[in-house]
Amino acid sequence: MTKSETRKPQAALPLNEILAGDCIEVMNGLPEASVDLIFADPPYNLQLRGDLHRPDNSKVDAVDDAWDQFGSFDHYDSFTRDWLAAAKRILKPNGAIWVIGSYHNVFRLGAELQNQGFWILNDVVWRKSNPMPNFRGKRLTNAHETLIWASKGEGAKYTFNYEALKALNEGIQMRSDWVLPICTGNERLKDDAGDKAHPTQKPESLLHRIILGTTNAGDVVLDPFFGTGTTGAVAKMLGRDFIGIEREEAYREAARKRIEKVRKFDREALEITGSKRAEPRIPFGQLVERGMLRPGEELYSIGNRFKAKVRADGTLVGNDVKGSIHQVGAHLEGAPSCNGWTYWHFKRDGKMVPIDLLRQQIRAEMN
Amino acid sequence: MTKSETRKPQAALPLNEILAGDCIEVMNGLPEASVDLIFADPPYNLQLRGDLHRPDNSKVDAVDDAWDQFGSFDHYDSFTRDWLAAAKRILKPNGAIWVIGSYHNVFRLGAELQNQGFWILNDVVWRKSNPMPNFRGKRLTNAHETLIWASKGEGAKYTFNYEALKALNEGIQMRSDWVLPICTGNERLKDDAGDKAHPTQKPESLLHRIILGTTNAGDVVLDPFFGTGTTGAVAKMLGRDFIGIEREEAYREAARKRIEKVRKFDREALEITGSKRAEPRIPFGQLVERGMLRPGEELYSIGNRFKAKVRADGTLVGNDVKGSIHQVGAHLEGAPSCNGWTYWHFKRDGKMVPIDLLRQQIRAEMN
DNA sequence: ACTCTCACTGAATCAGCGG
DNA sequence: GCCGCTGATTCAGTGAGAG
Repeated sequence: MTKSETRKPQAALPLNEILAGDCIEVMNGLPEASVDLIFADPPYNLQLRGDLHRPDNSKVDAVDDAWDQFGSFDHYDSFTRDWLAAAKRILKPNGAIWVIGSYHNVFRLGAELQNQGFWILNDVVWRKSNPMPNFRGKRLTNAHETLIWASKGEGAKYTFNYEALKALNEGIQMRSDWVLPICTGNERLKDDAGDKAHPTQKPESLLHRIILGTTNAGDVVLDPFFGTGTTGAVAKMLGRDFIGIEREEAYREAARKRIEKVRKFDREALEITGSKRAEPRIPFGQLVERGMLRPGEELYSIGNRFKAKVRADGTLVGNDVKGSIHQVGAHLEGAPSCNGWTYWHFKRDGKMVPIDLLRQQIRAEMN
Repeated sequence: MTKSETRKPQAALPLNEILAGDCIEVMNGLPEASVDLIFADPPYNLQLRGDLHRPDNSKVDAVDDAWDQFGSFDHYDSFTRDWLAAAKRILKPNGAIWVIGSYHNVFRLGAELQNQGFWILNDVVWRKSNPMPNFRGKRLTNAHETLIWASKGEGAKYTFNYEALKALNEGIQMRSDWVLPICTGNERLKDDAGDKAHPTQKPESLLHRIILGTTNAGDVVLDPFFGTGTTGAVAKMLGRDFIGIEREEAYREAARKRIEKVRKFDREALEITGSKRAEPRIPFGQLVERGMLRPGEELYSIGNRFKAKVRADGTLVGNDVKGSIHQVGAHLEGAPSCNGWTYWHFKRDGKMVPIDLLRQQIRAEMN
């Protein structure tokens, strides 16, 4: 993400509100390139049954049958095309989108994302730990839904908090299959009659993982099919701004009440494990300037197979090759590249210590 | 399946052979409505850009074969349209098709299946127990592939051996997510040079589940992208007839040799699917995502000597030390290691409760 | 025979900054 | 936008060979 993106004033953007109306029209009224993440749980609503098929299926002419299906898929495809185009317009260049669906609609969604130039980063399987069983025993238990994570285009710099998700998974990198329960119990919103307020309320755990992993604090998360506002509730908890769009007043009202009650986590709790890439760059020459390593001193490769001599300008010379710690290491190993910081070691009290330790000392002093 | 279908003589059908040539042309030469099941593992159209190296600098052996190169989505879609149409023609009215793909191509596959009037019965997720990691930490580990199971049309009477799959799953209804290892070890075919004979050989366990669950003994299973013949090998084991179609002579030859060695009802081979069940690993972060513990909440050590605060990414911070529940516990105790699950406690109704209790709740839900 | 270590591998759309 | 340099980055499993 570039600085100009985050700092651009967005007075016209209605933050932390639930907008009423059709999502395509509402999105078209928002400024372009203004949101960081879109999460969309569009309706399935294929309406293939009843209207389009005669009662006696076997007698329907095959061509007519195919035409009917084309017709109905066409309608859904055109709806998908329109809302995805509207979503793409309001997305920042380095923003991203998540969509969720089941086998009824997710193939249409994924194909249309690709057609519009979105670049798929992962498809993610939400593996439900407590799905509804298949009562008639005619198919496999439908125990998952599919999410697609895509950037605005190939080469875009999407946000991915790798280390935070790795931490969430106890130190092992997060996989594309997520085991999470469906939304039940106290989390499931009920209406005044005690019935579920929304038929497909998504669990907060799902949104927690998405928002934590693919946005930064302060980002704007938009949900064009807001429903009862899971996206807004989790965004608020995690210190992100949200924009919800929802047609039905009953859902908007339920979502408003729900989000009202949500408390933002405190600042320390929201601090996440960061990447080493974000740390300040320390040139190797600084270790020499500061006298942590003396010109002429010898460094030893990992495994002790090679050695090289430090020069006053912060380059190394080893085996008649001169260059940076990375270049000399790569050359000696015959490798395309080499991280000199972890490759080269110096001797202290007879032990081999990686030069990266000295860099860490400098970084610690800087804080 | 009707009796007339199974008993119709099919003299023209070349059973248990591997046919050479382009799969569309070959399928068009076969009699219509003549096969019971089609399993298709078409090219994925991966669109890889450059080389990829592991952290140890070794190069990843990527799928860069000519057969996986398509110029555009249009080109890929037209290829998909043609082979699916040819496949549909030779399928019996009550036959079914399985296709497999990754996010690169599976949305095109699924959409085109629907466009041609195939009726999707389930999408199935093959969750790999040992996928290749994401070496650069830029995305989620791509740990699954997607299969689609579809009948020839809505209302068709497909074959589904519900009880057999339930038995295979230790008495519990089979779900739409299958955890199976990728094809390695002795099962992976090697060429004379000792390299893998085919870049994308599928595991027999996957085909075992498909053929056992969705065909009857004596059925004809056709695979238009036969490769090194996993479909044929498993069909033979299970007493089904197969038809393979493959363009490359080297793959056909490897498949022929392989299938030659297979014996029908080889007990040992059938037991591949019976996998050992370990207790599922539950990362601490899941307790946070699921709202069982709130970011900012305090945990207390066993004996109440220390406390630490929960962060949104499932790490703890206590005494200025950040890290996993195990790391922070070990640091505070000055111990080399610590089981954070039994060490850390939260307060409920004034009592101290170990966080392990929450993990047990999650495990109970999963069974 | 058994254990331990090391090397290798798998359908992958896998970097970012400064000049 | 291009070029070149810096330096960040991996999980589960198999199998050969050493001890």
